Amino acid sequence: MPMAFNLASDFDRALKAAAAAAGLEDASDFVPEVRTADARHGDFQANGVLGYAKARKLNPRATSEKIVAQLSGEVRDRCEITIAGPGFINFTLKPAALLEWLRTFSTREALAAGAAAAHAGQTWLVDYSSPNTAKQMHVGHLRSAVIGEAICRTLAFTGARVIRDNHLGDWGTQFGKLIHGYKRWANPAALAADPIEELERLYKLGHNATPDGSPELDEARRELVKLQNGDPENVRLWQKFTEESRLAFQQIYDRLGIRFDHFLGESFYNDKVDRVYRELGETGIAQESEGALVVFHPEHPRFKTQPFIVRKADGASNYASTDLATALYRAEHLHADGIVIVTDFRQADHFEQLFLTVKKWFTAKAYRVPELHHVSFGAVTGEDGKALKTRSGDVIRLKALLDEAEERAFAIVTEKNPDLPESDRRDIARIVGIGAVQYADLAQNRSSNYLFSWDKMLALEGNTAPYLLYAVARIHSIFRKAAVRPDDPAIEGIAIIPETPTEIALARKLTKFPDAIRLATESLRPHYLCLFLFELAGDYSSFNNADKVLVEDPPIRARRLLLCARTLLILDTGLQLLGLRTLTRM
RNA sequence: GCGGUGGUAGCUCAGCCGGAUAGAGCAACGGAUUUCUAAUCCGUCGGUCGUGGGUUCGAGUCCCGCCCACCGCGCCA
Repeated sequence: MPMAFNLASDFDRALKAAAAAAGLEDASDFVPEVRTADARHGDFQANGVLGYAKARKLNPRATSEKIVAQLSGEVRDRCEITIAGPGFINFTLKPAALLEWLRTFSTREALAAGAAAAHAGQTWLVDYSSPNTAKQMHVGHLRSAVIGEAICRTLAFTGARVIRDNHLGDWGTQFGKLIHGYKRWANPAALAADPIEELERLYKLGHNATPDGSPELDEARRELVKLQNGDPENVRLWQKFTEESRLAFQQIYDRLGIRFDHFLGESFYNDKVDRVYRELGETGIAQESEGALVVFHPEHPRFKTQPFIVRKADGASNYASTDLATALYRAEHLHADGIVIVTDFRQADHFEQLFLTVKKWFTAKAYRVPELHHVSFGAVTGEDGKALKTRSGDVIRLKALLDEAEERAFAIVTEKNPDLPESDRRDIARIVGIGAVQYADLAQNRSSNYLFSWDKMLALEGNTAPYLLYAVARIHSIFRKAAVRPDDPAIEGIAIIPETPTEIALARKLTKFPDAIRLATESLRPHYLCLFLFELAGDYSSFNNADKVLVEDPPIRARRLLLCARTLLILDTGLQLLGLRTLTRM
């Protein structure tokens, strides 16, 4: 029997089969609940017998013993199995089984093939980043971009075809104000030098010049109507705003390793909302209320009275209208089996209402209903818990944050490695600095608010990207010194089973990679992967400190090189899934 | 008022459908190394898990009440 990729699921299946073989009553209801265990109790632990036995008034220990007695020979050969406490079943992989797993999953392709079962044959669309055009991206835009990209990569790794869609905020009332400001105060020189900076300035001028109830606001609205009606001058301006914005955004995306498949912004759906109104009306899902078209959800405690406004009383579309049209387009034309939308938590109500409405609408029209997920994340706040500002009162620009990260990393590289040529030090600083920013965001559970501090974001020790990248660089260094490649088959040929405590701890950790991938993907929470990689790098560092790799004895040297090679493979793969780049020296 | 999210060590955070003695990083303190890169490793210190009840063999985790913080709730996105 071949070695399973995810050992936890493998033991889960084995226990279910053993329960049936043992003749347990309702054996099909027995859920083994295998999970990775505290290392003190072995590698994997099954808790399910306790609940099963309790419901049937059986002795849990005796039940566990009956099940374990029926476990297949392969499982018994691979593990030490013990029954502990009230009836936990503990599996501890034998060193020979560890070596077997490491030999089986020896390449990124092998790992990906093992992971691909989760989403094979499915198409997932991820809507993330989604900034407003004609404005700079600031730190508030970081989380969606970084978390969204990590989710795209983990979904792709687990077998999905992934469509990356940037749902730009490129339509709506703000463009009336921007055109108003542009036509009065545009500075051609500034526009040529730094277009987004100038457009943002003009938008602010336009906004301040058009207070509620003012004749200027009416004028801005007329500019918007002209744009919507195809006025050539305003359409040309709008196109210019969009192009300049996309060029500026791409500079940030390039630094973060992000490449979108589509930029289908709100404007794209402008002519697709009439169908939404018609179908929601004819199916009776939407109704007129106070002049607007709204959807109530009578079965929902809150949304039975809190309306989802689908069309404004003045007949214009809003966020809800275009999001409904967007959902339909993604299901109908992009054939999405799953849709993931990455925005901050303040929009949770909106998406809950949107998804309820989409499900009713698609069901009524017999459209296939995709799996819908709102991946929300907490706000970025300053030390005082309030929205983040610089001293001058402006929000911190994303570009400035990334620049600062690279500068700080450059100072450290220069201090550590003054002899490297400057261009090398710059390259290293780029990867370390940007990686630190990405990792700082990803390592935290996305639900909680994000407390921004330069020192935390740019920390270079502890649970940070540099710690992981450093482990990778040290492994490369060993292979350079040994003058072999990590994938050299000769290593595997003579490697013997791991023996020292640090070797075994490292090997055991490596076999837990599939479970980390599963957790991160199922919950759409990349921090589970970060946690695993940090622990793996820690186990590697301990091993690196305790066991010299390049010893004379060929089999010992080979087994340690094998551990180095697999640690490198999994760290590289995992960091790449998070959207980070790695280094061969630093 | 209704609802969402959160409250765990001095600080920043993990804790995976309830499971074994609650874990990291930073900070503080002590130790290892003239190395396969010390951006490292080992150790010490540090917590009535907001609070009061309840369910359970077992609760940081589930249920109910209360307190605190941030956020959302009819035409912004």
